[in-house]
Amino acid sequence: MENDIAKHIKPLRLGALPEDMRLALKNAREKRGWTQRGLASRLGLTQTHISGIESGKIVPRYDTLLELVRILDSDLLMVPRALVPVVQSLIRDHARPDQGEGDDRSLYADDTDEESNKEPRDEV
Amino acid sequence: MENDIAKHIKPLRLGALPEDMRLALKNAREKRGWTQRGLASRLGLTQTHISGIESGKIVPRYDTLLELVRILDSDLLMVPRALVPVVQSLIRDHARPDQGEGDDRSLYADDTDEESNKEPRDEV
DNA sequence: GGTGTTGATATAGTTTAGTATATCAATTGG
DNA sequence: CCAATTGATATACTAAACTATATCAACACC
Repeated sequence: MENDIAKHIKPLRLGALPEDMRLALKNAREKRGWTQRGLASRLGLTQTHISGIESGKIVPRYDTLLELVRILDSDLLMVPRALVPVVQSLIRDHARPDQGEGDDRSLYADDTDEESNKEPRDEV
Repeated sequence: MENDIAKHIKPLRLGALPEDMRLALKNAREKRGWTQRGLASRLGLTQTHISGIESGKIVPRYDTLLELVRILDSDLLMVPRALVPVVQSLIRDHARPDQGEGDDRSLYADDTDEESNKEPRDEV
């Protein structure tokens, strides 16, 4: 039987962004009425690339993800473990200030900031 | 003269982690009494690599940075812009609960969690 | 039906993260 | 003084992000 199970047993590295984050990115983009092509050109990236990131085919570099996240009006912060739950609560509250204040819902909360930033007149 | 100035004018991408973050990572590592080699072997990385990241020679992938940050008892969170200042304050307060509660100090606060995880007896 | 847009995917190429190994200056400690 | 440790750095290689281009199914909309 050759016992081929897990040939190298190495790729313990994600292989894709966590689904939560991917959805948050996608939602934030769509909420702004941007297409993958539109977002890509704003950042000087390719549609292929954005698609790969959103659909979990690749895991971007830190700088790439940071640009992505920032153009979508968020940021990437390094938070001490002890504070993570609190910060996550803050984020969820910010997203839907109506819902009950639980503690482990879906995370990342797709940024309901209600600002119609249409018009991709940016060009680079 | 050929006008060679800025051949492609392209590399608008960081080229290194923000210094704040690099220092935070380095401090967190040292606070634990770990060497670059120790940390590297815990993560299955190389000392060369860690050195490159800490000294700003390279910008890691998201997954790599996440592992790094996590083994140092922090996490990487996607935070809506509107919440960034609040979260940063929380982080600073957590780091030094004595200092005055200003709003724009040095950021990232090198995780003063006071846990002596010494013992780098890892070898490889 | 036809035209256009959107997101996914294929192929082929470039760039850079990441490996493996080794060396070296600056420490530190016996 | 010598030996060991630490962080940086050099070289050569591999893996994966990222580009450029093009195609295609699904969906709209006229």
